[in-house]
Amino acid sequence: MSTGSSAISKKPAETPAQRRRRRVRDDIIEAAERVFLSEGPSGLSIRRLAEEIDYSPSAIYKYFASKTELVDCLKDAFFERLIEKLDAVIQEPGREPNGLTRECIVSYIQTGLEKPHHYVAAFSGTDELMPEADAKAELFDDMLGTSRMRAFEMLLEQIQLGIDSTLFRPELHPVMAAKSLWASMHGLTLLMIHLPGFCEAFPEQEQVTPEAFLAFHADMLVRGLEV
Amino acid sequence: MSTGSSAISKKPAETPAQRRRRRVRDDIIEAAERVFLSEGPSGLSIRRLAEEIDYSPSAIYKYFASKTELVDCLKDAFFERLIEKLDAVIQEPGREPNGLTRECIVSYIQTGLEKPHHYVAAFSGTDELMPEADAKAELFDDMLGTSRMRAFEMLLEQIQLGIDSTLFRPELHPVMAAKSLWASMHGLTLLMIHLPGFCEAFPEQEQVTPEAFLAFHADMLVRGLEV
DNA sequence: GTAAAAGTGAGAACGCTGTTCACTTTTTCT
DNA sequence: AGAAAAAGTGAACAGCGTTCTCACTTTTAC
Repeated sequence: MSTGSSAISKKPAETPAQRRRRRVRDDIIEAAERVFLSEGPSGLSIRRLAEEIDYSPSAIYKYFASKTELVDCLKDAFFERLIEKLDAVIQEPGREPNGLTRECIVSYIQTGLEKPHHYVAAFSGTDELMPEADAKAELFDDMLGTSRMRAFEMLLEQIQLGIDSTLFRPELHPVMAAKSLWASMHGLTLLMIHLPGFCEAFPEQEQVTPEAFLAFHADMLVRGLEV
Repeated sequence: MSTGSSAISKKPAETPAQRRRRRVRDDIIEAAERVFLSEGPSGLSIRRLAEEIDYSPSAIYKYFASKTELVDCLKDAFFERLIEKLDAVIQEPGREPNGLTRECIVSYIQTGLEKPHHYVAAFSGTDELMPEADAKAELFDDMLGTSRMRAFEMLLEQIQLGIDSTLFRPELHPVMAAKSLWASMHGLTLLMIHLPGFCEAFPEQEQVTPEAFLAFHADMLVRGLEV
């Protein structure tokens, strides 16, 4: 009776047909990941992807309603990866909130830099930006319940911990602080992606390594929380 | 002999033909600006633009080598606007460096939000990101001499002023601090553009205005410089 | 077991994109 | 006026996301 063939069981039952379908779907995503990584965002076209998996372009539309839906899967995979990375940092025992926050910042940016195309795609919206009053598409609200927000919630928890331990300013609004921090990490990630040499290049002769710059940035941001 | 018709004079001499050509070129840019503003980035196509100015699509290529070159003109115009705005803030007399830095941050972000499409386009690169070792396309280096960097230099000057007046930490590396600040402004600008409701929405019932959030962000960043 | 239904894939086509090329018309220069 | 250069056009190419129709296979139902 454990995994019986009762007609009532819904979840674990997966017919071979469904299994096969899911396998093909995953293959497409995997191939998309491969093309996206090697050819970049503009290299990932339906036709190029079809050729990669030896299918016709139209066949892909049996598995994905649109290219957008496909790319969304790549975005989700990236967010999962990001959450795992941050989780690993937070799970390290014996760190105090300010140092932990610093490490979260560094880890976030590094994860973004590891897959720059994914990161850019993940935060590039729908082209139609900010419809003033009509249609009130509050994209952030829609995102609030999503698993994509888990990374933000983790950051928020760190800040709350810092406030509780009197390392961060008590009057600090935790949510605002988390958003502000997020924005600051986000900005450096994108600038380092779009402007190669951003942190290395200096008017003077000196050279700064990305690691050093990340540490500096994280330090400046955490200082803004402290006292 | 002042503005004579000597064959040697190069700069001030502009033949009617050249004048006309420049006028048409400017008309195209102006039309592009119009379409870009009303239809968005994806709405600005060569054919759409050609129809806007009653020319054939191919005619545009007599004035611009590529669409990229055309869009670069829009970017330049935005950077000019940004520099003017920042200049206006800095020229206000009787402000101290920390308050001035705060206002620069707010003004930068507001200017970006006024023309979100322009801002996004201005910082979205060439799709080919970070070629590891080959071709060493140090885009930031290339940008260093450009007028686009004027805004960055202005920010740098403010920070140097802050350090000199002992408001900011003396051991602070001015260039790194300016870059870090730039990244933080950049990030919030983009998040507010891509995620409508980013600063307004909160898990709790409270509502935060964009102005309040900008002030908070600027304050946090400047605190990171101070002491 | 067989018939109907559902699902899978291919290929052609639509409308769009940036861009180029051959060609004509207009303007400019000598 | 005649030659040279520039301006402008329309057709075409290669690519894009997407949709449609059609053949074929698998699943489902009686």
